[in-house]
Amino acid sequence: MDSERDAPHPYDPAVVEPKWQHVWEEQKTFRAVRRPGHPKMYVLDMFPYPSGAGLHVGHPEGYTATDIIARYKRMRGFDVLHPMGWDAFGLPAEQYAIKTGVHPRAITLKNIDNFRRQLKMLGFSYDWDREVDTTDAGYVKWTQWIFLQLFKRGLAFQQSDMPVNWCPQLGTVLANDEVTADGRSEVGGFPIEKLRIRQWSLRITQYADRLLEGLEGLDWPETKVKQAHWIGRSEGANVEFAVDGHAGETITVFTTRVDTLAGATYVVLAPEHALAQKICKADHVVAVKAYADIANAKSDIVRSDASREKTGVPTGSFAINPINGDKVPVFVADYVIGSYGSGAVMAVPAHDERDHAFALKYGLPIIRVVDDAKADAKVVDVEKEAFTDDGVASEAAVTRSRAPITKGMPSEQVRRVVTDWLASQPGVGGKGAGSSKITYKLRDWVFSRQRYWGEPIPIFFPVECEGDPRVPGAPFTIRYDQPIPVDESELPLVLPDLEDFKPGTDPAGPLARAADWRFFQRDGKWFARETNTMPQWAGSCWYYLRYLDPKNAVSGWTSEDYDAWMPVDLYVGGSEHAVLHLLYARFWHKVLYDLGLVKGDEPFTKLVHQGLILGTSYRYFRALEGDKRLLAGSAKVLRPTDPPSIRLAETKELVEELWAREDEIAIRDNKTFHAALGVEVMLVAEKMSKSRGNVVNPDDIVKSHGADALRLYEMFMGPLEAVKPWQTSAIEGVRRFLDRTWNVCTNVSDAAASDETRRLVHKTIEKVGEDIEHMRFNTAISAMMILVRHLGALAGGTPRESAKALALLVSPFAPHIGEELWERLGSKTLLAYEPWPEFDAALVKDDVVEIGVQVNGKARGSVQIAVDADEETAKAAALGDARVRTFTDGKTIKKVIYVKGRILNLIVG
RNA sequence: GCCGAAGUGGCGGAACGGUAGACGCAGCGGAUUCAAAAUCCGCCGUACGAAAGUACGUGAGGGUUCGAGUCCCUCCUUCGGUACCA
Repeated sequence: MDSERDAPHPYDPAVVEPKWQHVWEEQKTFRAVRRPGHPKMYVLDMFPYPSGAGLHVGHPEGYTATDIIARYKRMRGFDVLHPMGWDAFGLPAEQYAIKTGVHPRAITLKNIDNFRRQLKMLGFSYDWDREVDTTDAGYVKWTQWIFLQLFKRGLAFQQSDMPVNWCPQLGTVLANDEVTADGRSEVGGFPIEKLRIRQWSLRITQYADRLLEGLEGLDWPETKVKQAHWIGRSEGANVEFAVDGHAGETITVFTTRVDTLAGATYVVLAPEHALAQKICKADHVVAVKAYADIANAKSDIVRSDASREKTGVPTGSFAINPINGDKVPVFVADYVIGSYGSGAVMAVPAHDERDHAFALKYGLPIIRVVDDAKADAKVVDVEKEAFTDDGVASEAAVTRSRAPITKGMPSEQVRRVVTDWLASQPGVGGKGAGSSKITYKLRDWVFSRQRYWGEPIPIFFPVECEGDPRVPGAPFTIRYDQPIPVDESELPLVLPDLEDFKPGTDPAGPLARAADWRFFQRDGKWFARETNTMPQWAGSCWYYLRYLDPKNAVSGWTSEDYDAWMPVDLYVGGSEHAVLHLLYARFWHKVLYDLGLVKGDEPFTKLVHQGLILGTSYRYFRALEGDKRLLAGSAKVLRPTDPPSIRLAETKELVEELWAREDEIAIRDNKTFHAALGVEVMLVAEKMSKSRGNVVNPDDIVKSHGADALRLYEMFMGPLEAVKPWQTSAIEGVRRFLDRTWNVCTNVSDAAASDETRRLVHKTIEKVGEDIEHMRFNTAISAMMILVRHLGALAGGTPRESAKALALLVSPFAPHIGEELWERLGSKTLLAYEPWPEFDAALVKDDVVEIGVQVNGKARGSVQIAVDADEETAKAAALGDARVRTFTDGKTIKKVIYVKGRILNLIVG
């Protein structure tokens, strides 16, 4: 063996990285301690669900970003709280348990061990003493305790006959938020149907306004818009339509366009509306019933397809439009949703697209009551299409209305006038014929799951029975109408062990089978525990509070700790949680605030979503007909209804998609080819998936390139928030940077740095610091690359001071190599709390700069010039440039624009 | 349809309204080597040109400006979210 040839690489992350991880762990380097007089920083990651698959490359993206901030802020003298934990209740563990018979707890603990190992391998500076696990009894205790506070305030309540999203495959109810737009479960993608069962709900609607208003002060991205949209506040009016011939019955409709009331020519009820059957004329009952049955069988999803043709049936009854006394027909149609507003609408075909489509189909009158206020607008023919904008009251609006509307009155004003007038009218029951009303799209949060692996709901009920209800077959009745909270001293209420975790057919859930756990006797009476469990979101609603004092058995957190660390200063996680977790957590926090248990009413001051990391694969095709030859990859393919029948857009050829991996391709003449097959391929970036073979495993990358290289690469790929494709070849670049950094810092000299070197070091200090503050990690890394190139080119080694500065700068990004170099540069103490280097403002500012010279706005050269040179000097210097002169010679300079240190623009003519 | 984000070399991406393409990947050329790997140096938007250079160039079209990738208007495309919500 030739020892020189096989000489070990001087920088070996496999040695350096475990060494420092061990030191940090031994010394508890990152234990969060609050010192008086120091600023604080609470840097929070969205904690992961510990899946069996382990970390994917998306996790380290956000975690590295927060780690850079945490490490940087420590060096800046901040007390930093940077914790990690596990959101460990959830369906995957339970489903794995059902398949294998292994207890979900065992699976969960194993997965947590693997996640912890992987996170430690990446060198994140978490305070591991604060690790939390939402499934731990010491944690569940406080989740249940918060539930009891909600229950005592009337914010947790039961609904006995609630239409819920029932997923037969999962055997559970899902919240609206857990159902995808196309009517499938978010977990598993199974179809959902409507079922009416008893459910626990949380009254989040009571907080709708505050959840909306609270968004204003938050430093959050577009997520705020999404939450606002989800809450869906809309201002309008309820209007009472008396039913002709049914004394005392009124149909309440909700509208945001009460200004169009005079144009209402019919009324529509949702099929499930209570009055639909009641007011129906005898000869219409059968048809209405049949229509409602069909509509109920359709899922919300099918019903909510707006492009579907409008259908409906008449009830034969008429309602009276309060503004003019007109009798208008009442229909039942499934384009009206029972659960929004009042489940009934007034139909104004002239000014609403859905009503227009329906009116055309059933030949109902269309009456224009709003004219376009814009004089130059082309006039919309309301017989042909609806005019949906605000405008001014039309002639018909005046003549068809008893309310004091005048022609030309703006819609906004008409709404106020009509609402006031309706309120003054005697309505049914003397309450007025209408009033202003605010509705929300936000619904109460269905909070129970018919599942095993979740927090038991700490409630029990009296049981009516003869003898022992635990005896199989014994009759009993549970009085669900008399819920009793478990005494706080009895918390946590832990899950019983089960042999079989399957949901089964009993909507009470698998816990109903644990009879010894479910039923208990007190003072000779039998009681039954609630057998539903909480949804997965429960644990993540307050985990940021538990980190404050994770082992406290007496309270969930303390106000001292709250004052010390809260609110969360920076929260980083995926945008998929924009409306679910982030809305629920804000809701709980506001409840806790009202209870005086926390001080601020918003938990997360600044929020950042890291962008998705896509996998890279290369597409080509094989013809499925004829010679089955290989075809070049193309973006233009037709994907008709039938998935396998992909055709090329140009030739209409039937093809099969094939995928090459990054390591199988070669590049010639700026085109990508499959190296072995020679066929041209096209780069496609999409979500990593096993079927594409483009999944990247962090363990492999750490093995091949090191944790520091992985961290650095993920930060160098592009802006944190951007969606970015993974390219393994590009890691080589940051790995080379680390090698060079190593070489530069292990080849030092004690000679003083040159002026040029010192200037560059200080500029880099300034740039990297600013970029970290703004979370522009990619450009910070590029600045350090420039510095390393410069230092590497110096004859006689790197000045020691420059090398030390570099080690400090690189350390938040690549902490292992940072510590190692810091030690090798002669330090006896850890780098982690070393002060961030200060830059010298005088060195950062250049005396002489190169500025661009333009002639008539076009770049024609550049000149070296003192940074504060006056215009005359700059002009003279520019005219000293031969190339510039070729554009100015023989012409007069009519104007000079000079921006010091930036640009000189000569306008000639 | 509506809301949000974004369109810049072969690729990832840089650019306080001021010399577009920093930094990196890939590619090409060179040094080193017996050779290779690694490393180091150089080149690297398009067209014309031997070169100097000139023209063009940030999705399309218009506008504001001494000057526009950046600001304004219209449109196209992609991605994310969302929808009979009255």
